[in-house]
Amino acid sequence: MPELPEVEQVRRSLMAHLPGRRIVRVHIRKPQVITTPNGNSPTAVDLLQGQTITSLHRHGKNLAILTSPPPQCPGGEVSWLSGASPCLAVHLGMTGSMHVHRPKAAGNGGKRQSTILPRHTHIAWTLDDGAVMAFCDPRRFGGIWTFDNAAQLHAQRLAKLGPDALAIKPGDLYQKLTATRRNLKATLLDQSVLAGLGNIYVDELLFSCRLHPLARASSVDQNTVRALVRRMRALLARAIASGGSTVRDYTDGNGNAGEFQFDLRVYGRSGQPCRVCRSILAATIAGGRTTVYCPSCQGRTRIIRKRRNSSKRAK
DNA sequence: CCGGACTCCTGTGCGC
DNA sequence: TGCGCACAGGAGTCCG
Repeated sequence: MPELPEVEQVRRSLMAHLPGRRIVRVHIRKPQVITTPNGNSPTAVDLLQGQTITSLHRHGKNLAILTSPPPQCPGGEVSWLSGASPCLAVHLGMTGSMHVHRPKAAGNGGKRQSTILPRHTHIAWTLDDGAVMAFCDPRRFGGIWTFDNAAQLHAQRLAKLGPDALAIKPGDLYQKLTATRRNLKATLLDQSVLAGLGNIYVDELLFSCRLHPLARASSVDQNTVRALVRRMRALLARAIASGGSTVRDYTDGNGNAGEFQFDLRVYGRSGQPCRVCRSILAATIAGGRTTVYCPSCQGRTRIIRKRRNSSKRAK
């Protein structure tokens, strides 16, 4: 399922096709996947019809598709947030994909080739070079959100997320972790704490840090959080360099699978031996998700106990 | 404040 | 070969 490394890989692969391309036609097959700020009907000028795509940004698992250049400020840094034209936020959910299809050059007798789009393609954008960008999402946990401009996209969607997992500072994360009574797994999955991690990379990160997923988030000290942030960046960077994890059906904007699934230490390996200590990896439910960990390597932290009788000591 | 149950949805893999 | 079912889970909502 697409998490930060997969979405980043999608972004990078789409960057090779989209900037500078004008959208000449929009096919909306399933309007239900589209959410507009106030109201029904697809809008945001009907999903960028006629607009020229300028850039793609990522925050956490969100991909922003921006059109037309932001106004030039002489000599200054121009924030993408100052863009004044319609834009989209894309979330791939579990099974979503954004692919660019290029129709093969007409080979059989000059017959016009139409691009065959895969099942569950909900939106398709035809570009001015003939390529087709397709949003496909069988399980429909993903979606597309439309906005009038980049500032609105930021205010209504991105600002509700925590810092991106690649950008968060240890001090910020320490503040957030120590301010909650939840366990580590649930807290790190919370996109308003930290944007970008999902079930796979939280399990991998906690294993890497030898932290128990059910340990209280507030039990970490500053050194632990510094190490956690360092390992998180390294983990995500390695995953991006491998093109992400294709656990089931994730592929990037070109339809290429990732390789990082071969490097996963715990995710999906419940019942198999730990690659470090050979203990059998355990599975539990944490943060509402299947959670795999090594009871031996990750057993050293204080764990939140379910309190069965709160009047333990009162007697 | 927190966890758990439930919702959305469909492909996959299992048992029979 | 095929049917039915449990299961996977990101994010939101509701309830206790």
